[in-house]
This record gives sequence, C-alpha cells and structure tokens, in this order.
Amino acid sequence: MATPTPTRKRGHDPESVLSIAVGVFNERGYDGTSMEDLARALGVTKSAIYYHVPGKEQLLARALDRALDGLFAMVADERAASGPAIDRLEWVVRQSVRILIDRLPYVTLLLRVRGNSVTEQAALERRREFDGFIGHLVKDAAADGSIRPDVDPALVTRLLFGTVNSIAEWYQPARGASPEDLADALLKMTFNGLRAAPLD
Amino acid sequence: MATPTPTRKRGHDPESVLSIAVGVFNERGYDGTSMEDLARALGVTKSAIYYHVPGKEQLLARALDRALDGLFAMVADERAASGPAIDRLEWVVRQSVRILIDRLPYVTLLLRVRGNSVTEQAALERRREFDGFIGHLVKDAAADGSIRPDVDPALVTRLLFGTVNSIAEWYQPARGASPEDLADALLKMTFNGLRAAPLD
DNA sequence: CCTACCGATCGGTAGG
DNA sequence: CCTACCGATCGGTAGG
Repeated sequence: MATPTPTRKRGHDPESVLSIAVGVFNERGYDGTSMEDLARALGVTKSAIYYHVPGKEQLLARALDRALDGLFAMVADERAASGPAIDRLEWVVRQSVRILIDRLPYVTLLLRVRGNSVTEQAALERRREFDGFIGHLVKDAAADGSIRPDVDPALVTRLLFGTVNSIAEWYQPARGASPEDLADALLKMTFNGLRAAPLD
Repeated sequence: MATPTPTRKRGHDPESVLSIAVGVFNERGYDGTSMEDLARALGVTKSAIYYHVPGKEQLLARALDRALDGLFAMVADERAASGPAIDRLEWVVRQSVRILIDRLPYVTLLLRVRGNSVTEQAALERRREFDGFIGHLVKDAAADGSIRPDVDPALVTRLLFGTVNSIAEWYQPARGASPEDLADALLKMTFNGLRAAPLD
C-alpha cells in the first residue's frame, strides 16, 4: 500500500511556491516584494508560506541555483568539446540563449542580483566563475585569429554576453520568437554585423 | 558688500544628497535602501535628509529625470539631422554610449526601474517613448537596405540597445575605456561583426 | 526671524 | 495552513 499523501487543500508545494514567488520577485524586485505580497499571489496568509519554505532568502537561493545549475551544466559539456574556438563560442552563445529562455524567470532574477546578502554574494561568485569561462573561450578565439583582432577580448566578452543577457529584459515566452530564431538573429548581428553586404 | 553665504558645516545641498543617494540606490537597489542607509552615507541623521529633499521617492524621480532628459535632448538633435538612416543610427548609438557613461549612475538606476510606483511608471513610459524613436530609426535603415534584411527590425532594436544598456552593468569610470573607444568596439561588433575578415 | 540640523517618536509594516 | 502576535525597522515628522 502506498503511503497516503498528506492532504493539501490548495495544492501548494515548495515547487509551486517557488515558481509563483519568482514571478513576483521579477515583477516587483526581490527587496520590493514582501511576504504579504507573496501570500496574496499564492492565495494564502503570509504565515502559511513558512509552512512550505523556510523563508524569503531560501526562496531566492533556490531560484538562483536553478539558473546557475543550468549554465554550469553547459560549461561541463563544452569542456568536453573540441574544434575551432569561434565555433565553440557560437555553440555556447546558442546554449546560453536556450537556457535563458528555458529558465527565464530564474535567470532574470540572477541577472538582477547585486550582492545584498550572503545568498546573493554566493550567486555573484558563481556567476563570475561562469563569466571567466566565457572570457577564456573568447580569448582562445582571438588567439587563433578567428575573431577580429582590433577589439579587446575582455570587452568582446562583456558586450557579447551583455547582448545575450539583455534578452531577459523583454522576452515574453507567449508571443516571442523561438530560442533558435532568437539565437540566429543575435549571432547574425554580433558575428556577421548588421550592415548589409555591399553589392559588388 | 556681498551677502554673506549661509554657513554650511557639512556642505550638503539637494545636489550632493541626490548624487550620494543614487550611488547607494545602485549599490543596494532602490527598495533595498532605507533612509537610514542614506543617512549613514551622508554622515547625517535620517531626519536631516528631509531638510534637503521631500522624500525618498522624490530622490528617485529627480535621478530618473537626469537620465531621461539626456536621452531626449539627443532625440531632439537627431530629429533635426539628415543623411542615410544607418549613419544616423550609428550616431545615436554613439551618443547613447556617451550619455550612459556621462550620466552612468542615473542611467543605471533608470535601467533597473520596474514600475513599482507612479514615479517608476512615468519613467518607464518616457523610456518606452525613447525606445519607440530608436525603433523607427532602425526601421528606416532596414527600409533603405542599409542593414541586413534577414533580421526583424524590432528585434535588431532590442538587441542593439540591449548591448548598449548592458554597459551599465559593468562599466567603471575610473579604469574603463573612454566612451569613444567603447562605442567604437560596440559598433565594430554589432555593425561589422566579430568574425575576422576572411583572407583571400 | 534664519539655516542646518538633532533626539525622539509618530502610525504602520517588515520577516518570522 | 490560520490567528495572534514578537522585536525591529520602515519612511516620514514633531518640537526645539
């Protein structure tokens, strides 16, 4: 016989609480969101939230891990890859766009973290590690001559992933382009340039 | 005889309060900043702040106006200009980078606004107006065939200014590139592409 | 009367 | 999960 599931009248579990909470965090900002705001969004009282999760900062920590775990899983895959650096860079950009859209609310939250708490500082530290990995890849592409030599690789890294990350500012899953189309457009602009090819 | 200047022992005026406050807002987030935080940064008591400014939200409103006024002054200039759309777009990108760096703390704050108050909603509305202006310019460049036809102009607008705005995430005036060098690098990437020209 | 604040506290709300 | 609360702190204001 299966153990009977404890009765949950409204059906809230840690997972649904997290996903709704992250939505509210992204709407009002983490600091701008009170536990009362979350309670309203969940349809329960403020205190009831503490039945499901240990507290506000734990919700943030779990959300940030979702984003970072996705990015680091990709890094692990890339480390096993070979081929020209610019192709690997293109693959990483494509995967980053995919993860950003796949885990949009979590990545959005991550991109807004400023280090106001230990939880945020830990997330920033992992994010810096990810950025360092990208930086190496761009440097490799510069060293083998596959990207233009007249721009500093560190600057390219920042600008390129600034473009990727900016997608989180406006992307709406319901009526947006597919991750693939979006990555195509982004790579056309950043790798080949917006200028129409001269007709000769 | 000159009227004697009123004694200001600590030298705080609305301007210095604003500039210090915006620094703290950007560090901790607007909602994450208490008047007590501001007081500490100013070296006065919390109450003393109200002698200089009407309140926290007024500080935000004034800061956001600094950013938006700069951007709209540029729009006014551009409306008087002529020439190929792609050249005007390049000019606008260059000026946007200049303004972003010139007014870095104010633009940074603007880019983080989510509409949590009437003040923030008004700023978002002005920002959307600016974005609409850029959108038109990109559309003009697409219509006259000076930018590649295989990417949606609305998407180009978002990605291009996503790249520009992302500068606010990391730029440090002290040890950063000049606005001109930064705009050069950004335009090289987005207009001409990162790929090294093939040797033929 | 003024400028430039301070110490204390207002009514409400925060996370827990 | 709710009712009933807490220690503390929130943005803002009182008199001097």
